[in-house]
Amino acid sequence: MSDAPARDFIRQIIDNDVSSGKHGGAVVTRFPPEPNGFLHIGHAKSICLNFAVAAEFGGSTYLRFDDTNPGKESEEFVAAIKADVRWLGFDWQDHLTHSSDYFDQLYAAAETLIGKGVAYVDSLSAEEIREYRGTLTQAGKDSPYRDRSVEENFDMFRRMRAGEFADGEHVLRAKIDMASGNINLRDPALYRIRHISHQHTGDKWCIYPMYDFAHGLSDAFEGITHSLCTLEFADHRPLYDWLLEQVDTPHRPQQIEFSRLNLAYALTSKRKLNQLVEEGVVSGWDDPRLASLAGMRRRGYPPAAIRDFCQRIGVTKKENIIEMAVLENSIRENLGEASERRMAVMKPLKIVLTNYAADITEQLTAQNHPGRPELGTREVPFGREIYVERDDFMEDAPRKFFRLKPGGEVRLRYAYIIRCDEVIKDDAGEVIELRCSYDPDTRSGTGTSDRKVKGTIHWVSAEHAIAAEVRLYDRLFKVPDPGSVDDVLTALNPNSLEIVSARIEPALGDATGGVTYQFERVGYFCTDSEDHTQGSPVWNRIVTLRDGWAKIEKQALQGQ
RNA sequence: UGGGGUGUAGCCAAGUGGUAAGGCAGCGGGUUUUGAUCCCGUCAUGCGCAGGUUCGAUCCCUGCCACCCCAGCCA
Repeated sequence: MSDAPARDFIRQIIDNDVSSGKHGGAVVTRFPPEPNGFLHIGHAKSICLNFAVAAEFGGSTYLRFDDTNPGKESEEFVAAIKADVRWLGFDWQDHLTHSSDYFDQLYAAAETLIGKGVAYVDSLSAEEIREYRGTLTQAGKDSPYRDRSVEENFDMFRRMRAGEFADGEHVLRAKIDMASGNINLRDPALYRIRHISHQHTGDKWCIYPMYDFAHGLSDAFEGITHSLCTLEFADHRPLYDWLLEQVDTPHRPQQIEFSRLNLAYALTSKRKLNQLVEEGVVSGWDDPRLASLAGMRRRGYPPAAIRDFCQRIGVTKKENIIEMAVLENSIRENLGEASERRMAVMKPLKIVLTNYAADITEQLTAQNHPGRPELGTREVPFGREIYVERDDFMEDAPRKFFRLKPGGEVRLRYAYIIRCDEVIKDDAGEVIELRCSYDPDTRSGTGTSDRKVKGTIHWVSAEHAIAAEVRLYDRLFKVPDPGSVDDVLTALNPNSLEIVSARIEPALGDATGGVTYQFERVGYFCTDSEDHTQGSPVWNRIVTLRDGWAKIEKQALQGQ
């Protein structure tokens, strides 16, 4: 048989529904964001789940904006969310809707409920309603308005709609059970008065439906078969089902809850994310350090890697905190395959090759991708003066340090073996230059010597390299769960951004947005979508390469 | 003292009566002109705890414990 991956519990439910012919075998899902903020990695899990599941079963997915609370919501967010979903790689085709598309039907459903005597207009104040609701352990009590006649409820509700009352004066409530252990069933509010114009329906309405009322019915109107949401809505399911039953919708979607994604060292709380943006802690919603989709896009995370990540983490009902390493693994795997290699030096240290002619520039051949020869080669200029990484030189190096040290030899990637003859320092004792000699017989590919050295380092030609600003990002927070810290500002990692003046090889001079590169031995990079120009290049580090040396250093430290 | 949900390795996650998949991380080794990649090996006598049923229990039963969510006219 097949060795298909194990199916998560949602797919198992759908398997059964399809084979039993429920919903006529159809599968229709929806992703229902409220347009009041930007999407983040947590939403990506839901988007991937909803779109992938429907696609697997030949169904379709709605992108439905849950815009039932004007004032908190805006078109700006609608546009941003659409761009994010599209970027993630999903296509809702013509299934773009808004809860507000159904305001007429929703209103009619409310009247149906009133007519059946299972909804009433309450005239208690918000505070009174809260008091009447009871507590987690104490039953609530009935509102004195609970037994208004059907006629009076119709009259009141119509006058609410007509704008005869001020905000908060009345509210439409379902008549269920004020003593229920499930607080959502203690006569939940269905409609409230809001004299605010709506981004879509303008001033047509001054009453707006609540989430619980609008959501399930919208699902029913759209023919959603499986309404997938996060765990905190499990308590709402009895209400969801009650509403469909009472309105007697011809179509009955099924709500299924799964656990939301928590990513270690990342923030997925809309409120706190907003705080960082508004207080200027980050540059905006698209700050590359944020786990927002806009931030990850600007950072250079490939959407395919995010999709892969969402698939790897699975779907269950268990609370979880996924380690950043899982995401980084998906990113490196994608980028390692896709990205051409280049050389760039983050923190340049000058080297003069004392036995190399000053007026010569050699063109050396470098592979664009050692693992994919079909990607060809490029020429890299080489001369007497080059830059190497400061970290690739150590004056007092441990034995296992296979890079440059006084008197030591190292291979320059795609070039020659050099030996460090002299270390030049400034008055402060800082190393500012190395004098080295190269071995002409060791040129890559054509070398007549088959001499081997332990280490290979990257470099750029001092004369030809391009100066570039490179932004080295690290995790934004120093604690695994910034979402649970009262003041997120205290959890910030002070080193989440380091800006360096790098030197990059000339082949990178005409790099354009959207193309990722591996800077050999350093990491994966792309140009910044906002600030990069050819005249003054700005690059973002997407993710580092895995660092085996860091591990060795760590072990050495522990061994001491 | 209410209602709902969840407990399988450091982090995820299959398995749900026949003797613990897989991924990430870690550890050990090999290849390597990227200390990357790649390759090989290793990593739960154990499935929240305690009883019970059974030839046999992560799975069934009973009791307990821990953690998460719910008292918006937010979603």
